[in-house]
Amino acid sequence: MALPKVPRLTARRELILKLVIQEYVRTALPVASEALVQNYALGVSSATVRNDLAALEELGLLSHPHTSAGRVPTDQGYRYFVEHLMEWHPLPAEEQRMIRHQFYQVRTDVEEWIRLAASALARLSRSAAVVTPARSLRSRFKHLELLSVYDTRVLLVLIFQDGTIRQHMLTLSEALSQEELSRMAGRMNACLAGLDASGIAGQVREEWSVLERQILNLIVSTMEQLDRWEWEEVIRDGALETLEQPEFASGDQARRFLEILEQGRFLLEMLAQALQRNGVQVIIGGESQREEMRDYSLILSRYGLAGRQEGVLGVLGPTRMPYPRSISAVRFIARTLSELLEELHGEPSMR
Amino acid sequence: MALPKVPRLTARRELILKLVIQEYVRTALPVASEALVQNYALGVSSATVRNDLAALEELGLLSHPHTSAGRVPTDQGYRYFVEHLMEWHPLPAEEQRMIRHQFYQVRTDVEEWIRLAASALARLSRSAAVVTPARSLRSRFKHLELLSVYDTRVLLVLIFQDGTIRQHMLTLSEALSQEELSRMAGRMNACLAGLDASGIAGQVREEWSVLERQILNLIVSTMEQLDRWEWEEVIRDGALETLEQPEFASGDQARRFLEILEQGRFLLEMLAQALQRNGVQVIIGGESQREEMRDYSLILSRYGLAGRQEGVLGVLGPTRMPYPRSISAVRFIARTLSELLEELHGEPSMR
DNA sequence: AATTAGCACTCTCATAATGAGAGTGCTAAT
DNA sequence: ATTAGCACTCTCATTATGAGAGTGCTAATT
Repeated sequence: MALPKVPRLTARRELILKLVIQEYVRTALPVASEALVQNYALGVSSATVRNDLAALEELGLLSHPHTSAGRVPTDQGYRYFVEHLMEWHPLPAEEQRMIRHQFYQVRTDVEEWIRLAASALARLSRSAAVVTPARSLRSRFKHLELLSVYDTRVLLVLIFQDGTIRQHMLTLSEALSQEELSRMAGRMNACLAGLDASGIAGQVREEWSVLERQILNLIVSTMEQLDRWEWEEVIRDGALETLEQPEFASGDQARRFLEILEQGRFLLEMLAQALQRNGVQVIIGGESQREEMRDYSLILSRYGLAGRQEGVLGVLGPTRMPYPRSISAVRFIARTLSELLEELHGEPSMR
Repeated sequence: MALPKVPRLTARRELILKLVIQEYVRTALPVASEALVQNYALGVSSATVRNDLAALEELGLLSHPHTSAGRVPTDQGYRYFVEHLMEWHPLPAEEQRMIRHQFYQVRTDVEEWIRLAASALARLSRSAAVVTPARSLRSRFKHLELLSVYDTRVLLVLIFQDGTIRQHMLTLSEALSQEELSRMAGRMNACLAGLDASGIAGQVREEWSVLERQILNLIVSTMEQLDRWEWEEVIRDGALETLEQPEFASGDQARRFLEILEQGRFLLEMLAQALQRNGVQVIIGGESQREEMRDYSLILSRYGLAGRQEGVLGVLGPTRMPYPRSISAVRFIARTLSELLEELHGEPSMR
């Protein structure tokens, strides 16, 4: 972001940075110069490595918990790694096959897709996963149903073109038979099919009965709520496993993480933002300028059918996360979900 | 449970037990004899209180973290408190009014009821709340809808008598028009209304087309799944606030608590059990014989219309919880939800 | 100019020692 | 049955201590 641009490093320093990150991500322990020369055939002595480590620290890519500890990557260090050093490995074919098979097994249950996506994403990335349902930017009415429940109680079921379903319980001023309700529903369906919120609002005219106008208003407010993208039903998974990481040894840190994941507004804002962008986005620690995000990273991608039916998914974990793995996982699940939606609507999917 | 029955105590010892519990619940600190005589006009010296404390410990109602610490209630101590000493205060009228008003505001949105119930319960009890939707013991078919999506893709919407809605995406072998689909749905609705799973299974006969039989089978398996009461959508709230309690200072303890709340089978078993019983149940710490529950208590109640539409709700928190408050809260929310359901179906509600 | 050996220096962490304070349990008196 | 008095025990915070880890610097080497 507004950070000083780091110039390209020499090959050896890049290698050392990469190794420090690799080791640190694996062990959660500061990495010492001696440990690097012992574990990897660097061809130079630990003193030389120390000089390089000092230089990398000078550039702001590494830091020092205290004088006599090894090095730890900074946000900028991770950023450099993600931009320049990451080895690209897509998920193993076997793993891809397995996950596609799981989606195939729930192919009729669209609701289940996002749950499965969250679960797979959490397992693949070993971080907490977040998935929103895929919805259209502007919802369009598809169908309504009026079902008599008891006396004056009527269940109104609203179905929209993106598959979203909402239900409301109405209380009528006088009881109507199911036949009358069905006729009313039929009349309304004939007029409203394919309209958006403002289209339906424009329909609220004299020709409708009081009850029908009441229903129209309820539909309009439901659609307006949907179009506000309030993500009522963001699916999360993998929080518990993530809390096993050593960074969450204190209850306080665990709580702060869960706050971001489960109730903060920040995550929702980021999801909304990610909806506007192409490709996989990586936000590392404090880059988001949010104090509470300082120790966490977020990897997001939108998915779906451009303009028609879109959602966002991603993972949240400590900055010390396996970026290559997480990024591949987010990309793969986003593509898989997009393809599933494409099959549903016969349109080219995103990306 | 299988614990030795504790005989009734003298009045002063009951008072002292009650005060120890009160103080301990409030402060989370072991309670000393001196502290009791200072804060409450007991009319006796700390030495006498010490004798009583020792006696209560002898009976297994209190315990001692170490030689020179104050007393802490045991599970049995809390049990005695709940059975004999609890002062009964229903929720303040003002609080009741406010919560009823919140329910009134979402009166048309039945889905929202359980979310609101969980949120209110968590706030009232200051523990984590759990609410299952109210469902009938045996689901009955109400209505289905077949909506053409694209080419051979058809959205099947299933609505059951208890208001449960499920959707499936079908792929036909050849495209059908919406008119044909609607006629098919109409035929099926006419035959299936009010049937249970086995009733519909009995309908799978020659007179239906291949597609129709395929749909019938899907309905049957959906209903069988519902009737297995797998509580796919248990609503939880208040976990984060509960984690602020001092018992969750370490990440490990926080994780253990969340495991019980969010993913363990134990809680679901207890919910299923609570569905069979009347009134509010209180399970304190190790009483459940489950090692992982040793430090937590569970307060549960079923709610709904007996036999017709039932659910379970309750709270989970550390054994050091405000039992009177939590029990009142569970009872009140259960009654409120039951009354709402009663209004919906015109039947006497439970309890 | 880059690399390296050598070494002093700094900081952490585990362990132990210490003493104040909290609270009990017991004894003997009321 | 109650209580004053007091010895006793255990915790907890504080301090001291030393080993170990790892660096950073200097001067020598290639």
